Amino acid sequence: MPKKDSEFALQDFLPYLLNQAAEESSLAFQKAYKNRYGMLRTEWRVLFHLGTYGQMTATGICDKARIHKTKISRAVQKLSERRFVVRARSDEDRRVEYLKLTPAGEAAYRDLRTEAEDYDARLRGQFTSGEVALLRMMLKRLAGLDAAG
Amino acid sequence: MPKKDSEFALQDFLPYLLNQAAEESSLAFQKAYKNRYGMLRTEWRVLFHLGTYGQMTATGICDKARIHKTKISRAVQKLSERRFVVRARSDEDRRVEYLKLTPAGEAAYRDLRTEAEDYDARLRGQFTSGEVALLRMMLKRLAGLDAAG
DNA sequence: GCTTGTTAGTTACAAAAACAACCATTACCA
DNA sequence: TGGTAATGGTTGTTTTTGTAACTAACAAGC
Repeated sequence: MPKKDSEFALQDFLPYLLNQAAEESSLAFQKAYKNRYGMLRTEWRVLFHLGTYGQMTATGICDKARIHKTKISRAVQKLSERRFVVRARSDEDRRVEYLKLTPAGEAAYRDLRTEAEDYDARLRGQFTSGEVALLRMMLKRLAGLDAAG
Repeated sequence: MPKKDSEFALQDFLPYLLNQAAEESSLAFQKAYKNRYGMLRTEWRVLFHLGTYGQMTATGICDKARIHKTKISRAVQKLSERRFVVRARSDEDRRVEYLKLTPAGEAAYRDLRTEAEDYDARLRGQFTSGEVALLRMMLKRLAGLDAAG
């Protein structure tokens, strides 16, 4: 009986497939924020968190977006230099800093959000809405975003 | 009529979700090749390509794995230093170099393949086999891996 | 056969990420 | 109330990546 050597299919290995799909879609969408605003991936993520959820702290974004705090710290620095974000120390706890978008930040957010919606619609267009719903459900579970998020 | 400001759901945006799921699953699987063999992501990818497809050239891996050639070049360097991979110049075309696993490389591959199979089975276990099939189909299409691969 | 172009792969340098150590402030608790 | 731990956030250093330029070998046109 031969060793079942060739049964493993790399192109069906979920972590591999997930990465290929993620990279492809990220690279395509990246053009929007990179070319038009010179932003990095972490920067648009911070921008979008503040844009969709309103005022947050850096730690809040860390938890929600699952990004390390040093990356957030530097992204906030950049966004604040560009006057897209303002920081305000809390009075109750002087360690924490509230972040929110400036009008310029809001404008950039709205612009990029339109891009995002268009791009997402294009991706979804390849499938039925039932398939998309299932895909989202599965991705959320794989990401561990079922309950918390 | 108010601006539909809050209709965009970041947590449903496909590139974002794909990245979250990809990162989560990659990080978990990473432990296997990182802790046990001190490998980087590109290195296990090269190892797995050579393990599952047999002898290949660097360019062949680039095309199949969609990784830039500089990354492949460095990964091959590392793997060859560790005696997991041997390189052999082609006689027909002295630019090309055939890569294949050494016995030690094969052993590492088989070991990590087992890990991969177990981990993949664990991921798949959260869903029905029909759901998994659909997920794979969708991810391949999103990755642009429909025809070529 | 000699310019021009292409392909396989490497190297050098700049940008970004990971990791650890670090303040400052607040919480715990004996 | 004073010492220890935990938390929010930043900074510094090392790895890893991205980008461009490079060498070497081949291919094609003329």
